Amino acid sequence: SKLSGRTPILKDTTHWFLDLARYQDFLKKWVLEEHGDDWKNNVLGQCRSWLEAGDGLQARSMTRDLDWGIPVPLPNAKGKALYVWFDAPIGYISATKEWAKDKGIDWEPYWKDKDTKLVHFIGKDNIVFHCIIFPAILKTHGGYILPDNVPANEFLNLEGDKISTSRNWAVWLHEYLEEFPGQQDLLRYVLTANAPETKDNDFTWKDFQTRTNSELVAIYGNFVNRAVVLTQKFFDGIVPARGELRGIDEELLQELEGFPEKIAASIERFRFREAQGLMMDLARMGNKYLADTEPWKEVKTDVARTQTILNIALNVAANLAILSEPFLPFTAQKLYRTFGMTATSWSDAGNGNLLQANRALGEIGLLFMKIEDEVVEKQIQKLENAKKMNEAADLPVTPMKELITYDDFAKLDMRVVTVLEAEAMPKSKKLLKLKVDIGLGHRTVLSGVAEHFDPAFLVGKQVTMLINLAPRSMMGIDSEGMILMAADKDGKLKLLQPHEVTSPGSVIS
RNA sequence: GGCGAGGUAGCUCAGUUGGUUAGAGCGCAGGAUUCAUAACCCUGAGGUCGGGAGUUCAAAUCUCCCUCUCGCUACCA
Repeated sequence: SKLSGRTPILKDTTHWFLDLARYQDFLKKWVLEEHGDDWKNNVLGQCRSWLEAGDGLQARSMTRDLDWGIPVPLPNAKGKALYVWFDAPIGYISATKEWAKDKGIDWEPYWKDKDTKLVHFIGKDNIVFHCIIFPAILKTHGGYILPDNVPANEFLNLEGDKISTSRNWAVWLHEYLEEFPGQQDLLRYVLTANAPETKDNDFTWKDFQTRTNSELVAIYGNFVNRAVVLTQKFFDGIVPARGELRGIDEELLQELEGFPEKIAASIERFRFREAQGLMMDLARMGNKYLADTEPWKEVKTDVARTQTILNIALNVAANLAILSEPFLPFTAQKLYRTFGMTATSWSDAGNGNLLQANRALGEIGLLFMKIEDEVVEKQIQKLENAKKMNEAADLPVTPMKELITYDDFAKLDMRVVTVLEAEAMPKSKKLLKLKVDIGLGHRTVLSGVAEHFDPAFLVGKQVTMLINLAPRSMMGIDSEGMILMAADKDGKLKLLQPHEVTSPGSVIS
């Protein structure tokens, strides 16, 4: 054992097994045939390795000898707890019941109605439990629907290292919300953009900054801001009427029409990165439209044309609000307020006439604030601090020695001593020959610290020493005591010194 | 050890059943512009598609071997 250093002992025990072999045929058909086309590669691969390899599924123990966890609710099951992957998914059902009870609604359709789609969003390490074991349990019980899809993601790392809450290598949501008030959408955006949908990915604060500044601020925020600010400047914040359309207007409106379906299709396939990217493409098109039509120039010569341009730009922005709601819900709400849009739904999107003329726009602040370097550095520093704490905590713990009495301790005569001279021992890599003042006179000590300290560094230093250790001869010289040292986890030695200079011979007790 | 998923431009990723000079966003360089949080818009550079061998008229894509990363693991394949 890493903790106690003891050798494991073999014990007899009794356990309850889930006879997975009985479900082999059913699972094989259900997973590989019925979902062979719509489940992800990594998920199918993992299932195949269980279903098709060797003799197929084997009975698996569903209980453990533990004094914590969910007790096995059977007679003669004292000291037995349910295996976590037996009870955890059942917890999903319990949670649904609780949730439904609070809302005063019926929980059963959520788990039993054939039209309900059960989707497990999990990490790759949990694939087998959600695709093999839990479905086998549901099937055994009967009456429950099975997962419709299990779009397992790979892993998201943090600044190059595996995320770990116990090691505090994490971005804690409650801390994020305090340190980035009102900026929930930034984190949502970056996590979606970087989601490990096909392979492991890395969350870095630098990337968080780049995506915020050059995508959310520069593309999305900028476009919406331009459309609104231009309208405020030229038309007192009133949505202008649309006149005759030109080719460039019609092309934009026509492309807009296709967006809801494209984005929805990506979402349905659980390709959230792609879906979010499409949403951003609409913002890009908005920026390009303004650059191409140049309403700030047009207004000087053709006000009617300017009105048309801004009407369209505002309508694209209003559509963007709806289309971005799945990814940027807080931002979408802000835009709904600015545009005076109420009771919006996805099916409204694609319509180039969401905002009628003469409607007054509400105030719009900056949707996203730029993230400055200092902010990012502070977050990185925080993680580096966590890493240092971890390193300190990772000291291999030397097991405690057996108890001793005070009399045993009192036999040791430890003193603070002053190093008077120090020199390397000839022909020795490790030994230094020290002359020390122990208060009772001078002593010669051989100390195995030559690889850690320069002789000159030690001269004049006060250190701690066991002075009544029987003399021992090393390399022809008697060592009359032992200098005390602390060894860190790398075996590096540190001097033990009084916190301020004291008289040589001070007794340690 | 076994099995699974990955390895494509500096970074994050697309590449549908093998088919013209391998794509996108960000970053970088140059240009243009000034309505906008010096943001937007245009142009461009940059890749022997992890390495090797094979199949084919044709391979990022198919086959075999090797290698690196992550996950699962039941003395199983």
